[in-house]
Amino acid sequence: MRRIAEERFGWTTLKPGQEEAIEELVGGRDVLVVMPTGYGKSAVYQVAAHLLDGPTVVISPLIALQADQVRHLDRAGGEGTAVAVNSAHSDGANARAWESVAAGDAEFVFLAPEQLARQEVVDELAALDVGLVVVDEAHCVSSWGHDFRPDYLRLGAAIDALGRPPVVALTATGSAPVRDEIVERLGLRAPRVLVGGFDRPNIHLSVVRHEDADAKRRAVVETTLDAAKPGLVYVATRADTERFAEELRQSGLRAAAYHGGLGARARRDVHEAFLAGELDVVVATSAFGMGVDKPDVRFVVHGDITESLDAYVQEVGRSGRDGRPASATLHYRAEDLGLRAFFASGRPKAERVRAVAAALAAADGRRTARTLADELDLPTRSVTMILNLLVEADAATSDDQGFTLRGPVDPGHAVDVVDEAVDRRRRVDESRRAMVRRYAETSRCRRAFVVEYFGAEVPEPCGNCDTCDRGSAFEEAEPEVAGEYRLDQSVRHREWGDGRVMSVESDRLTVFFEEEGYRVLSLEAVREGDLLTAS
DNA sequence: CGCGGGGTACGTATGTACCCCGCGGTGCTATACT
Repeated sequence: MRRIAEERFGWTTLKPGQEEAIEELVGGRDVLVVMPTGYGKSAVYQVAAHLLDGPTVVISPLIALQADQVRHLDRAGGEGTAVAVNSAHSDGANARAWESVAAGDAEFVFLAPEQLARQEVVDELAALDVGLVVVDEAHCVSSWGHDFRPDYLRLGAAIDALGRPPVVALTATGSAPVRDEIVERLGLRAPRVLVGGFDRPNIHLSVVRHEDADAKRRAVVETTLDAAKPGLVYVATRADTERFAEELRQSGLRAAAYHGGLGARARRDVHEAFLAGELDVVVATSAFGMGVDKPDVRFVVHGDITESLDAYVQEVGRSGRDGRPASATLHYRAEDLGLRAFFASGRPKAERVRAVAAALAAADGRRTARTLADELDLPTRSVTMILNLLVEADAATSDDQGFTLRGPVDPGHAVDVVDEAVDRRRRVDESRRAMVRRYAETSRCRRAFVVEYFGAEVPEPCGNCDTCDRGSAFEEAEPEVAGEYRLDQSVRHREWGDGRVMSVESDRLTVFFEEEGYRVLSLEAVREGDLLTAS
């Protein structure tokens, strides 16, 4: 392992966690690696691939990123070590890529999850005797699977079709509920979970609260002008990226806007200019992120709050990768959570649910979302969402051929179970917003709050965040244990079922319940009502 | 859920208050056209 790391990649040492992960994979065990970008998650699969027979399949969400990874592997291992198969390449180029993998010339094949929905691709892979499956940015399984990029939900079945070689899931957002969903969706078998690297002491965390929207806008501009460059400004809407970028340009900064609505060419130009040091600031929506591996980002300013603390930590973590001081400032208004609520508020219309359930019941075999959408003349996106909710409610099953009902399902009943599934997911989404809201509003040490959220511990107060600067973090020393409850403990609530303790304060507990999401419980009420039992 | 734009009522100055409506994030792939 060490020889391959040094000879092929030039790494003389492996970091804590990397070595264990490689050993487990080579021993045939599934692994979930939860580490920030830049810590070296890729090294794990790159070294393990050379120790396992058969090619390595890397599932990665962004085609633009795949090209970078292929280039990197080719530099280390020689031209043709890695190939990518996707719609950006010609049929001929894709065919040659498959041939070179089959011939054993290429060790790595990069695919977007959508590729694994194609039967030809699964057939190609099944014939190859794949030695290792890598799911990069695995949190997308949880956050993008349900309707946005539904093929993420089918990765587990696709891995089954390959005969279940060892699987390594890589992610940088690892709160306990997200980890659990990754393990479940990918069907990981008793995986070794390796968490590390979330404590980023060089990033100074702060939150500025606002009541007035205009005052917040001005403050975002001022914070950005004052900060050491280069840096990132994250806002919630595309229009705001353009407005802020323009305003910053007029103040003399080299600033560019970035969002998903720009053309591929414009996006690449901004990305490359930022990496090359030709821009002081990129003002972006959440579209700008994966693949932004620039060591000297000095600040991240948020003009709007994110949908979750996971997303916030991910975006903030793009600063200070060189270990030198960096700053993260969140400009927070409680009202901004309304937009996040809107983004999470989709609910399929009852008549559509009825139509999909009826069509599925009448079908002679499996139906794909696309065929059903055509038959019923409904948007594919809406049909996909309904089908995934039926699966989530155990009323239907899906595989790479499509969807079938589990048994006779009355369309009226289908509406009810879909409604319940939506309610469940909404409670979880809502609780994720509540958690990032608590981060914004806490008077405790912010770094301790974040690190605890990821299931680790840090001696608090940290001395490098706004609450420490102000002193409020010192006022109440928060215990790691409250009575009989401790961090990360599994518990069971009378009404809300199984959950896990996410944070412990002197008078309250925050628990993540599988069915309800995050709940803050008064310790006194828990004791008096005997609400929680250890499980 | 909250914001901003456009229209209207009020009732007589050329503004102010209010209501209604539309809008808002993340990417892949196949296909048609230049």
